[in-house]
Formats: sequence, structure tokens, C-alpha cells
Amino acid sequence: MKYAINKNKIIIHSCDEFNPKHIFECGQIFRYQKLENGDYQVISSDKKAVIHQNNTTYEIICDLKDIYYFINFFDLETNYTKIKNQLINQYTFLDKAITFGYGIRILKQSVLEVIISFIISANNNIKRIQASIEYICLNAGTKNQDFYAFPTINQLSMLDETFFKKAGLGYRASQMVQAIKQLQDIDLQYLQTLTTQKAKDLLISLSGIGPKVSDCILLFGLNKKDVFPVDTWINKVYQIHFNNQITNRQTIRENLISTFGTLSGFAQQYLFYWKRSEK
DNA sequence: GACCAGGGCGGCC
DNA sequence: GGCCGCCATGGT
Repeated sequence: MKYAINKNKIIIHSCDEFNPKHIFECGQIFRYQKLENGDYQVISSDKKAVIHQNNTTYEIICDLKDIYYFINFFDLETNYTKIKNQLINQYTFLDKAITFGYGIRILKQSVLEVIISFIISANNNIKRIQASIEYICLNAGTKNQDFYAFPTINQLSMLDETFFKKAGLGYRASQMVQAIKQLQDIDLQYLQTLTTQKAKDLLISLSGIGPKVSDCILLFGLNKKDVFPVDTWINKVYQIHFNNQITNRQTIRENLISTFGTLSGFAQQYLFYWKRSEK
């Protein structure tokens, strides 16, 4: 996608493949906020950006030193028009979902942040997930100007089950403590080098991470697109548009991946955002 | 007051 | 291996 850099701003002209509402509200990230003036603010790891609309362009505004972090974060080098065309041409029933969420981009987030966030997401709703994550950042993250960074693994390792219960994790609190303990022995850089299946096997061995949460981590944190997180919403989509006889989530996942291949992750996000918007 | 939310886990077969 | 009940919490 075409973009320009002007000091501490990234300027985006093609609004048909960049829409902050779609990008942030499609369920892939939790630390974002719509400000009173209509701008969106997002925090990733220890960095913050504000997205401002200026007539027919969007501006990503951040610290000068973070410009290239956010170019990568927003996946600006990827041509989403091409991806959307491939999806619509092959699977015409995706038309409505892609028209609805035309400006989605899959963010390249911090792996640690995605792991912790999606352990919290299990059998939970987005509002509560956001509140829990904010509590954790506010009480365990480093303050940086006017916001709190996501805690490092060392900061997380200092927290106990009582803390996470106060954060609203409920029965996931003990899982979280255990997962953090396990994570201290895992090189997240090494995780990036693994194949999708090898990385999935490793992730699923962690406490609180199963088939669905591991797919989210692979998609949002490890840039793997040959995965298809099947949650309750994708389950509904599958019953209605594919096959209402099949209910086993593992089977649904395999069928969807064999259908969409390396475009699975993209198809999943358009379908999830579209279906969830109907409520 | 049951049902649901970006499910995972342990027990049972 | 697959199936099933349970699990905190807050909102409809």
C-alpha cells in the first residue's frame, strides 16, 4: 500500500484498505481507544500511536523513533486489495463480509502481549478482556509518558494468582501464573523461526492455551496466515454458510483451512468481524 | 435466572 | 483418540 513519511507521521492515501475502526474493532487487539475527537489511540508493547483522519487521508502519529515499528505493525507493505480480490474471486459468499470490513489489516503485534491477552480471552467477552488487560498494564507495566506499557516477562513473573483474580481473570488466574512460569523458559525469538505446526505444538503445551487460542497467537503474533481460529462466532458462520451437520471445532478448522489455504487468517478476520457486528 | 462471551481442562470411555 | 461437565465474572 502507498504511504509517505513526514517526520513523526505516516500518511496513508488509500482509505479502501486502511480503516482504523475496522482494524481495531475487528477483535485482533484490545489496547485501543476511540478518543473524543474521533481519533483512535493504540498501544502496542511500550509504544503508542494515534490515528487521525485528515480529509481523504489517514495519519499515523507516533514518536519519531517508532515510525518503522508502526510501519511494520500496520503491515503497510502488504497489498490488501490484492488479497481481497483473490478472496472474493474464489469465494463469492465472502463479498458481504469483505465489503463490511474493507479496511481491515492484520496487525503484527508483540508475541508476549498476544499470548497473555488471548489466554484471558478464553470463554470471555471483549469488554471484560480489555478491562483485565488494562488492569494488568496499569498495575504492572512501566509508565511511559501518559500511558502504561504492556508488562515485560520479568514484570509478569512477579505477579501471583491473587493479583490476576483482582484483574478479573477468575478461574484463568492460576492458568496465567503457570503459563508465565512456562514462558520464562521459552525463547520467543526462536518461536518466530518455527513452522506453523511446530509453533502451535509448543504454544498448546502452555497452560491456558488450546487449539483456538494458539491459532490467535499464530495469526496475530507470529504472522502465520495458514490458521483459522474457530470461536463461537466462526462456529455460527460455519453452521449457516457451510455445513450445519458438522459441530466438531477441530473438523471445522481443518475444513476451513483446506478451503482457504494461506489466505485462511484473512478470511477468518473478515468473517469474524462481519458476523459479530450483527449483534 | 438462564444464557452467553474470541475455550481449556480433567475425567471418563 | 473423542465426548462432556465444569469453570469466574459481568452483561442481557
